[in-house]
Amino acid sequence: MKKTPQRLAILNYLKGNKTHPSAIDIYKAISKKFPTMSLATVYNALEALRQEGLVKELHTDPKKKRFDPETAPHNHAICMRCGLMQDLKTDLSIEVPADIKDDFDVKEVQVEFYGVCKRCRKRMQKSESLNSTVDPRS
Amino acid sequence: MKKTPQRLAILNYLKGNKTHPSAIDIYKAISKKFPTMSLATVYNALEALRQEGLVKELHTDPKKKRFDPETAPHNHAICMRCGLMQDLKTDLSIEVPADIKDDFDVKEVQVEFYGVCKRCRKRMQKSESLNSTVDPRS
DNA sequence: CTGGCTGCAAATCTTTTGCATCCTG
DNA sequence: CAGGATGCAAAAGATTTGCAGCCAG
Repeated sequence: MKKTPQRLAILNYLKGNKTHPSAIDIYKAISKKFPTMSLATVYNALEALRQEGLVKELHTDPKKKRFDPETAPHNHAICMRCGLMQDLKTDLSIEVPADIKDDFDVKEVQVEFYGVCKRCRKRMQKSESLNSTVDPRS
Repeated sequence: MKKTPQRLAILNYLKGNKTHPSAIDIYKAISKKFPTMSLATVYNALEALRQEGLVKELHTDPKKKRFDPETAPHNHAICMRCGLMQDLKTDLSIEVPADIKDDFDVKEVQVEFYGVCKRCRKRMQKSESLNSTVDPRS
């Protein structure tokens, strides 16, 4: 991967950043100093950095909403390839760490297991083309 | 809360639904049978249903991306009020439940603690207006 | 009559895509 | 020169908002 000025700027902005910004957040912040920076470049660069393992993608966003008729707390298995989200029945009793008990009034704990689902594993064995994303329904 | 046909249709669609649909997904599905249903109504209705505790909102979406320079697995405390996402240092060793070991090849486990942050607790004590959402930076 | 809910449309925000251009090796 | 990266613009998708009309209490 080429270390272009844009990619370095993004890495530099993320370094030590604790705010878990979205692509837009990053774009807004950087375009102040690099007015020529393009939003598409931010998305491209982040994808490149992710493939290099230099940044991590989170799929949790407090502003994003999906809905579930099951209102009791429960956990999920999430396929990193097709996005399938499967409810788990097993009850995991997680203890709230001491270091947040002071700062956070914890109401609920949710555990997510990221991996590859059975179906995608089969698909991957067949095609060996691991790159493309796939729809869980297809 | 009034049980309007639209709200019942949404509840009915969600009942037993394991796909964790987004608002748009719900709208698309229901508007086939209720062509007059409006998207804004779906958003409004879901918010009403949530307040009644009839549906649960999830803030995990495999398609949604936020970025983190910390590439090692780690957990988060998330404020339900302002959306603040705080990294946790404590290492929780979670065991993968037996019932998914067959179906999922688990690569990573992520735990999220949902609650109210210190700052919002103070804000709530002052104003007692618990309804509105707030920006973490304000 | 009043308030809450709906439908519609517009505005806003986010993400993806196509394409021309520009470096760099 | 060839390939990858960028910038720009448009398209597509998701969410919010304003407003008028409707219905039930």
